[in-house]
Amino acid sequence: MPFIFKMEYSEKQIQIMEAAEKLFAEKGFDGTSVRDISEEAGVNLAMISYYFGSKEKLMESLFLTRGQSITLQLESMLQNKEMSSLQKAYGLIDSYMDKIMRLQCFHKIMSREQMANVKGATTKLIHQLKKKNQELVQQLISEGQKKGEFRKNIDVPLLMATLIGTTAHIVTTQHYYRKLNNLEDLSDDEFEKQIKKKLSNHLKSVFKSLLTYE
Amino acid sequence: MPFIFKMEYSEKQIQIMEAAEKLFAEKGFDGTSVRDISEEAGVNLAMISYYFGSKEKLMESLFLTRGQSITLQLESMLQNKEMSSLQKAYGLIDSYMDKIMRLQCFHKIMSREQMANVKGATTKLIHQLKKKNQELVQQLISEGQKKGEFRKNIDVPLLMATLIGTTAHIVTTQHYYRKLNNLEDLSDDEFEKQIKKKLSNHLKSVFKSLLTYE
Amino acid sequence: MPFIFKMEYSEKQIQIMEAAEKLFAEKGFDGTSVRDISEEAGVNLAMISYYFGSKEKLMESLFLTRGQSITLQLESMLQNKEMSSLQKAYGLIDSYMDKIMRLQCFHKIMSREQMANVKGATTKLIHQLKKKNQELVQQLISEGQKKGEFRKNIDVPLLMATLIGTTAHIVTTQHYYRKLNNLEDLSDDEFEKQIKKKLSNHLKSVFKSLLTYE
Amino acid sequence: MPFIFKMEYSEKQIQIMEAAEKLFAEKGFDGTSVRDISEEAGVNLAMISYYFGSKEKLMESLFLTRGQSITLQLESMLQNKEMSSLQKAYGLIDSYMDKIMRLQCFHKIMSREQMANVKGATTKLIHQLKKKNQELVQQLISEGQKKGEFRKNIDVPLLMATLIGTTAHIVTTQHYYRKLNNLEDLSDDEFEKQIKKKLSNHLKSVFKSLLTYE
DNA sequence: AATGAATGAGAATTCATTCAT
DNA sequence: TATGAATGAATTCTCATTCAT
Repeated sequence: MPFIFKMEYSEKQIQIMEAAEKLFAEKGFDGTSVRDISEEAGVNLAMISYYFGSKEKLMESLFLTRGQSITLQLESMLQNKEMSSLQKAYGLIDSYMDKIMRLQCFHKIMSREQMANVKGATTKLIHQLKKKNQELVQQLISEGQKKGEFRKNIDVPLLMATLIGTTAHIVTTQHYYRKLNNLEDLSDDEFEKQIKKKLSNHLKSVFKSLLTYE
Repeated sequence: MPFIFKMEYSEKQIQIMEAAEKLFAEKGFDGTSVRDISEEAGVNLAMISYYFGSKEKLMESLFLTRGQSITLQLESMLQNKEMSSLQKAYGLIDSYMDKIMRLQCFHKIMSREQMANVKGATTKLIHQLKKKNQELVQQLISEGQKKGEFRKNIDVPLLMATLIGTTAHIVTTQHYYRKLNNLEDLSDDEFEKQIKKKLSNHLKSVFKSLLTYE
Repeated sequence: MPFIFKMEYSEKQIQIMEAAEKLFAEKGFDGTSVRDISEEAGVNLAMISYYFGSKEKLMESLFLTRGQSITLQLESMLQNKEMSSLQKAYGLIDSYMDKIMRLQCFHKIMSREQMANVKGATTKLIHQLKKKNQELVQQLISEGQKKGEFRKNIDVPLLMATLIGTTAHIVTTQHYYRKLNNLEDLSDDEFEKQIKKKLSNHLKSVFKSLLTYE
Repeated sequence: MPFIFKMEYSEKQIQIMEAAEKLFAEKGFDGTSVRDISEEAGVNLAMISYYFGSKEKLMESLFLTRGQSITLQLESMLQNKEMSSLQKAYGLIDSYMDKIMRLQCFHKIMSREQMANVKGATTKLIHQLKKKNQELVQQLISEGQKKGEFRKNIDVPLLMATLIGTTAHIVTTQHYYRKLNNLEDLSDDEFEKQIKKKLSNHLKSVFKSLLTYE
């Protein structure tokens, strides 16, 4: 039986996970049937249970795979002695936005999952992820404060809520954003490029005013 | 025929809508069965189809009812000659937060719906709502600019994304927020009071830096 | 929801249970699909889950209903002062055979279930039933011994195994019995009448030799 | 093509048949999946179809193999001039019990199969087996009658039903038997030894009274 | 000879809705 | 108006078997 704990995925399995990711993002977990997934992935219906055991376990596999790549990897940056703390904060913004933009679908799925307040298979993973990220950002902020670059009274959770919430809102509602701002003719790539730049500048400006003395 | 166009709802209907609101928020539209709703509402299973026609029409009714109360009502404030534009912006923040906090469930539902990029029954309503709100805020900003209070280069959509996204993120992930920041012992009301105050100050500070010259 | 604990069954429910009883007896629990049952009962497929919750719960309901009527009701006979102990033993034989013949299908189901040595939903009920019956028979035997009618060294479990096993063997393999003894032309009723008489005499003869001094 | 007609079985095939025998006995044919068998046997899933063609053909192979060894081999005993007919009847009892005890699993399978009154692959084999056995026993009884040892009015089928039914009942319900008679602490072997002795004496006593004049 | 991968058919169950009253 | 009963369609998952190697 090919049920997987930690292993390389076969091409078929990756096809399935990518199809699932897309559909879960669009229609939600419950709104997506395994038949939908099998059709989107171009594989036999039974393969999904065969490979992943169940629809829920497929979701878990997805979370385990994507969850790893979405964690913030600030360690190296944090140890960089050349960068100012503000530069590092800017790095955080760009790094975070990069990840979200690249993993838009998975991000949508996670956003949905976060709303459920009954504990599901993903709850624990999301918690770990959030905790890890908050600690890293806290470290960054503390360093800036120690160096005298940053203000003393900084609410890290709210700071992160602003970073994550604003980005998430743009990403998850981009369809409306484009329609409302007459950007429907832009290609997806072009739009992404533009919005990334604007949003990056916007958030940097916000961060600067929240973190520094001037 | 009891299908409703625009009409007062009976007590039973309100019970159903409230039950649906709660469950849709928690588990999503597809994750909630009409049986779940009938049980939560304490009404007969067949009543839901009987009163609302279908599960989808129930969702629409919910949107029509709650959607109205969630639109920003800034008109009177905009015409107030006594308030500075910044004060009005602050009013906007508090007003928006008030609505979200009071209608948390419905807000979650809307957040979920916004992610779906296939057009559903709610798409149009959400679009109208967003459009209306953006226009009102644009008006507020333009007035501030005309009066010289506000900067010239203000990106209204991004400003709103910050307001909405940050608030939404706090509201939809409050469970994790509390766990991560050791606030699990607080009562829901107490937590809401605290977070509202903190978030209000936070957003006002952000808005001030984004909007004004100093 | 019409899930039942102890309640009168509707006509539909009885239809379903009777169809299930017949098919479980013929083809076994796993060899019978709910579709088979729905077709045999002439009801909609979904009705079975609707009424009984699941195929397994249907089996349980069947056991609870039939299990009651298959318990030996010897109480009144045991208290009869007019009958000799041997007469009572004969009464036991006829009473047991009556029940088995009348509930042949259920008896087959129980025979199958008894073979499974993993504990299922029916295990407990079967145990209780067997215990109760063994106690009653023990009582009957002890009484005969006290009165000096019966031998001292009587192995009650083996005695019952002979009664039950022999009857069960005839009932469950009657198809082969008839074929092997050229009784295929007899009507079911006629065959049952004949075999009941023969078996009754046979068992009475066996019991007499095992129980009494002569 | 590795499908077998009459042939020695390889080690793998024997593993499979033994696993199947155990599981069919416990859970029935339909309650056992080929995956269950492959796991129990420790062989590849596909090997079962590969070696036996299908699950059903595996069952047939099992019957052909085990069926041979379960037939009563009374021929030599019948020709023995030294033994009394009663001794031969006693020999029959011990011989039958030996076989059943040694092939408990297969016996359970056969018991289940006998209940099905739709003709399956095993029906014919079972019929032949039963016919052969009945003839042999009839011969034994007739001989005893001719010699004046046995009564005239002996119902051979009922006699066999008593032998087979009683033994089968003990074997197939031994789990309950032990629980009901506080023999759960005995090892399987010890229990088997005890029950065999007791049952043998019991049946011999019954046979004696049924067959002889005193 | 042996097997991992794959699959169509069918399993049980749940679903939203409708019917009969 | 209100509801218990009923149902067709769709759900997820498992099954025995076969294919490609």
